Amino acid sequence: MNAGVSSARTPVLAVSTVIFTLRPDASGEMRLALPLVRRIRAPHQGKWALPGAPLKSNEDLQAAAGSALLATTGLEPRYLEQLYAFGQVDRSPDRVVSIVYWALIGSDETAGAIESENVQWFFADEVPELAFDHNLIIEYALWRLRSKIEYSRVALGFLGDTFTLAQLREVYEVVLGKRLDPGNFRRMVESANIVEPTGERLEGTRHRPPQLYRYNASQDLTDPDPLTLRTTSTRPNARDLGAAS
Amino acid sequence: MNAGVSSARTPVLAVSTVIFTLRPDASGEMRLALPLVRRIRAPHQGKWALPGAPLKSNEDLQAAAGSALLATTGLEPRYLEQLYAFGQVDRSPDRVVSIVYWALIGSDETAGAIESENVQWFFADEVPELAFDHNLIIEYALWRLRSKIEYSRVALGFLGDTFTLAQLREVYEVVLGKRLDPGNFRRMVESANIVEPTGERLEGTRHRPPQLYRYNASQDLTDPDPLTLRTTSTRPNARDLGAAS
DNA sequence: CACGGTAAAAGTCAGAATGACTATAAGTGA
DNA sequence: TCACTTATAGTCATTCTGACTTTTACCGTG
Repeated sequence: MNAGVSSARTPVLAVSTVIFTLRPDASGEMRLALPLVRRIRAPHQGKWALPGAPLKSNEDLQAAAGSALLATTGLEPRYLEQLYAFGQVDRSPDRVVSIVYWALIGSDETAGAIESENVQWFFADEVPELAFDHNLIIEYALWRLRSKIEYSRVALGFLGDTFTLAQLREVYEVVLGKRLDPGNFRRMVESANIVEPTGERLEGTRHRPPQLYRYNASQDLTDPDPLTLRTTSTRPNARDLGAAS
Repeated sequence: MNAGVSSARTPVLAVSTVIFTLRPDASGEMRLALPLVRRIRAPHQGKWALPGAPLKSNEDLQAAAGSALLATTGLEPRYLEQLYAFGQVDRSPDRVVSIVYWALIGSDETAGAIESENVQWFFADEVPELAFDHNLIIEYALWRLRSKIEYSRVALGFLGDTFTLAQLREVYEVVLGKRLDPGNFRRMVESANIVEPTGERLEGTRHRPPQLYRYNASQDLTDPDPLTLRTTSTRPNARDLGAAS
């Protein structure tokens, strides 16, 4: 059961990516959106699906997800995190195990994105019926995003290098689907120490100019991918794995 | 790049499981422990490794993890959760992507476990140098266990059907590595409503007999595997996926 | 150049949750 | 009956949270 078996009988590996951004709808409201690509071959030919590709044997999982995403959508997020490995036997006519990543990207970073008849943005609550189990995957990615935004700094993935607290708050509001008190939000953000003021202010507003903030890289409390465990301060004992010591 | 390619060039899929239990050390202290199996073939022949097996094409991932675990260790946990998919190109001489599950099991449920020269229990903080990247995997599983025990009811995975609050507290103490105040712990557990008294008391203690508790199945607030999303009440909109509606 | 509108930023306050601690109850073995 | 042990209940000060008010600083308009 090891060598020379036809690859048809052995499970095939693919990688896909769910990548969210914030974009305004017709009425100007910001909403969660993600790109989908149309399948150009069977199975599920013509249906929309997540961007992805089969895994090549010389590529790391995350690199494969990133380059498949770039090739099909033109998007290049700074941050890509593993979501889940989907491997139900019946999720595809052939046996395909999909390792799915998820990412966030700022609205302005979607400028160079490919958009065509076969690559389009959909609002997260208006996703059509997709190929395979991709609707389920998106549901799960949304759940992860919503639960993770509360205890980590993923929200910054939607923003550029500098931003105002109002912009950061809007991200939370859109993701969580509820309004937040500006004062309490400020207090929370400041005590969590996840951002720091740049000293600059945003000009050209019709009112008092807000302070600009940037990501505070000094300590990162996000739960890490296991592959980055070795560099994270959250884990006290890096022990034998890799590095010196 | 699709049909008839030798399976040697295409990534191979395997499943492994990290399964923790609590067992007393020489001095009687409870400590986290997990079973490892000795590799009987190259690569890394003779080294200890996580129990696992190659994925068969007609098996779901979780079922594969469960049956590999049962076959090599004799253990059958009630609960098995996906941990992470490890797929670095250089983690093995051949290209192997491992989908790793993790589980907990009660001390008394480890009775029927296989133990031999090639299958043994190790304390979590005394794991030797393992094959492949399995040390890293265990580190990560430990991190997950510790962070998850605080906001979910995974602790119950270490216990039997009924238990006292002192036993439940001990699980927390061992996993978190610190002592907890009995009164405050009781208050926390009771307000969280995760367990309910059976009405029975544990007899034969040398002191006041403690109330026995059981798991309160009425509401489950654990974050779900995506595959169980459809049945979970945490997600409001089950939408199209599966089921009636 | 005062004025009204707007959002930033700071401050207030009551109730909930948390950690440290004390007191009492109910068993056992001696 | 007593000494001992742990279950269980209760207290109290501190911190955290959500709802709300006040003040500040800019804009555009008349």
